[in-house]
Amino acid sequence: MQATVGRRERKKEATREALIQAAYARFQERGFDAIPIEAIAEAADVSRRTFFRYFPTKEAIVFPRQAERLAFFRRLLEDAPPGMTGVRRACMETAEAFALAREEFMAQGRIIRRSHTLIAYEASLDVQWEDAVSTHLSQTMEPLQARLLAGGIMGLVRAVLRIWRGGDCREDLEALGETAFALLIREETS
Amino acid sequence: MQATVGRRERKKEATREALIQAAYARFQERGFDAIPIEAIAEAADVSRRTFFRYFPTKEAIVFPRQAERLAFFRRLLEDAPPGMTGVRRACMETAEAFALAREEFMAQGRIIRRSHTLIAYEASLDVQWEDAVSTHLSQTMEPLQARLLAGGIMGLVRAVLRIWRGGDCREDLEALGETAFALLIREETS
DNA sequence: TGTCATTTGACACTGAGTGCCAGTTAAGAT
DNA sequence: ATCTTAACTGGCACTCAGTGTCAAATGACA
Repeated sequence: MQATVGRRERKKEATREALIQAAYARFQERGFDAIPIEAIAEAADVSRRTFFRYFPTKEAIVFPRQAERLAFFRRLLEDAPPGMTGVRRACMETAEAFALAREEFMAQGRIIRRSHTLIAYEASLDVQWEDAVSTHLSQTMEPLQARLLAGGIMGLVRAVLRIWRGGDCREDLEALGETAFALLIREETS
Repeated sequence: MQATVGRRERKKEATREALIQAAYARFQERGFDAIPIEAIAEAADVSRRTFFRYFPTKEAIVFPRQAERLAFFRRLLEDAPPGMTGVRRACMETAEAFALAREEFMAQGRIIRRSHTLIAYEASLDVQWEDAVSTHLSQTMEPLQARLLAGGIMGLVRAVLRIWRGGDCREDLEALGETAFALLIREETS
């Protein structure tokens, strides 16, 4: 059933994973800014140059699942009903997935918190999520309204995640999400 | 009436202004990433080392009025009525001020748009504005609600400004602002 | 086994940001 | 006006992120 995966691809995956593990262990302990890429590459037994063949920047390795998560969210949106209702559902299902990866999420949070660079980088990633939401909403409302609403929603989502991480991810993420969505009105029915 | 301003302070101000002018002129023409600090410093007739005594990073010089604007917004919030009403008013008054500085705002936008680094940096600046809003709202509602609502509001504000800049700041910023705030509900009256 | 495409390491280079110190310049007192 | 002191500046050396280039190594496949 599984497509043949050659040694080459397996090694690449292994290297990638080794880099991530090495990076996370060191970032957790001494902070993102204190660890040079050289140290990570060495620990994963590759050259510094090779690091940059796996990750475009030092920041990127802190968000290794970013692409998959965004794709997952996009798929949820496609399968969801149009309008705010669908966005809400997709967000809540994503929240479920995040809650399952609680440990991973916390580790990431601890690293991000201590680095201005990472805080900025993370914020810039949100733009893509906001675009996805905006696109979905555009099906059932004016593009302007859709963009505004998407901005508001993502602002709420950011706040929810910050609060969740701030409390070491102990609170109920889905309850937080519900509270947040309760602050929004008006489901436009086109 | 004016406090005595010595030659030293005047020179500092002049150097700062020269750096900003030199930077903006070059960033506009060739983009943020293409201009090394060396070129800016040279144009302002100071050493590269001195540039960093005026701005902590290359990004910072693109937002030279950031501190003043935030302080201005904070003052507006203090003088405004509590709750959402006050936030709304402070935002709308800030929008007025931004509309007056239209040219400056557009120039900044053109520069930011083309640089991932700057997009990320700008996003990270918003956190302080969100904190200010959150603090204001905390006077009249639960801290959790306040943080969430502040997140939503700043999400809307970001979207408004992006849309405004996207249309080369030709649209009516205040009307956009009104539309945005119309998407929020529930003024909590403690 | 041999050929070919992919991956890697090594090296060199640009540019951001920082620490340090010595030289310059303005402020303020006598 | 001159001296002393504190602030500001330039120059240098250094670390580290990120990129281009090329030759060597390695897996895919016939």
